[in-house]
Amino acid sequence: MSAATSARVRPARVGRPNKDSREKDAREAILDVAEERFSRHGFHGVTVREVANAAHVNTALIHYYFGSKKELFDAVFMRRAEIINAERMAAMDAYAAAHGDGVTVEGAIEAFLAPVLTRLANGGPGWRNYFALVGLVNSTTAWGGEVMTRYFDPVIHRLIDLIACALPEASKEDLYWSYNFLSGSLTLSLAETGRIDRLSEGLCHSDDVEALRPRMIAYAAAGFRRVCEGK
Amino acid sequence: MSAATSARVRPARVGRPNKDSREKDAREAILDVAEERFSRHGFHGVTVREVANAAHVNTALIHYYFGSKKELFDAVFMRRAEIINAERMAAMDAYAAAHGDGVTVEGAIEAFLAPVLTRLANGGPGWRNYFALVGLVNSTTAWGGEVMTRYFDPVIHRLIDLIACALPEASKEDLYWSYNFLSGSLTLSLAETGRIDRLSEGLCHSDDVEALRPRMIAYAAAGFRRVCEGK
DNA sequence: GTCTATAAGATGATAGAC
DNA sequence: GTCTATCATCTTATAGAC
Repeated sequence: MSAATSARVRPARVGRPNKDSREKDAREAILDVAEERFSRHGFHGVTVREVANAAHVNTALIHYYFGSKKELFDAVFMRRAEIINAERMAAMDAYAAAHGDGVTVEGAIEAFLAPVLTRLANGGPGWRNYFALVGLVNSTTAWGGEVMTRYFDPVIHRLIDLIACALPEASKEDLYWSYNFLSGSLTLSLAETGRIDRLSEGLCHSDDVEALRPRMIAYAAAGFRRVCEGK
Repeated sequence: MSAATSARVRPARVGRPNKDSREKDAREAILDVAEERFSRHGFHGVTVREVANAAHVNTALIHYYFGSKKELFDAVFMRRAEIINAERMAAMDAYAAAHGDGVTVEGAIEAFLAPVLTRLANGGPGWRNYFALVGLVNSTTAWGGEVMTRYFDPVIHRLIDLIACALPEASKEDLYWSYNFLSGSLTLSLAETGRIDRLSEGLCHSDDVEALRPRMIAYAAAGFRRVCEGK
């Protein structure tokens, strides 16, 4: 009887139909909200309460799932890092396999950027928020350098190795400095601060990935060549 | 009489000799400490108490001088913005006056960067902290774009106008996007996150301005040319 | 799993003495 | 100007009911 009653409360699917999905929903909802807030205000600009309210759960649930606020932040940062870096690694491997000895600076950079720009354009607000967070973390002196190193170094070394094939004369120093310039350009673009919108008085838009993509590749490739070839 | 008295109050060094200098010292000490802390942890990562303790004053004194925490932050940000932007404007004016119709992309960018890189190299820790703060603010989505616009737009428009002289065929869009890439490269370099040190395993150093300067100018100029000339 | 209730301490800001 | 003392609020985190 009580079973029949409780079955009538949530009928659509019988048994324990949405138990798992509800669990996942709560966890994911917390991550989504935290991602959005952290990307705009940084780690210290967000409170656990604020995340809990926006995700329609209690603060205790956040600690139940993630332990501490810091661990929540790490979970946010890691969730998409693993996905995007696997995609970038695969894109560069595929490019290298297809071109072998004929790799170009432009081709290597395009393979490195393509998964990011695609997710930025078509991945929805979650991915946009995530990339804004990466941009903010990358510029944070206190712990940004360490966090970025932990999650992003392997994919960057793959890019540098690829470009070194295209520019065999290049010194290690020139390659690292050039990458640092590319990294700055990329993460500022990902941060989507609305800076270029205001500066250009509405002519350009931070979120216009189709305008960004070809210019970013051209700019970075020309920069790499000039610095590394010295011409 | 009271005039004579008050005249004698701050003569060479008698009377209350260090009254003025002590006043100024306290205010400047607060600004210096706040600058260092804000640049590393962001606005929300710093407490008024923390600044007060490190500056060896009480929290009440900070509110006495600056009003609120937000106004303290604004005072930190503005203090050096006015100095550095006047220097950059003067450097670009001088370059334009000296070269007239013969301005180059490299020359314009060098004039734009020179005062910043000089202060970064020789201005002491205060200037280094300040530039790290600018780098962090520039990547902050919530209020970074607005703050940067308020303080830095005029000097940037001067640079873009100069480069437009060197590249008369360039479209406005290409110029703005290229500047955005330059801005990202610059502010990440200014942030001195130690990122490149770790990435290069000690080969390159975030604070090596002599290594940074020629590479940054070459990279940015080549990028501008490629994007704006389409070749 | 999800909640209520609450501990234990930090925070921005002010009043008022000197 | 600079301090001490303090307020009202907010913070992260936990205990324990359901």
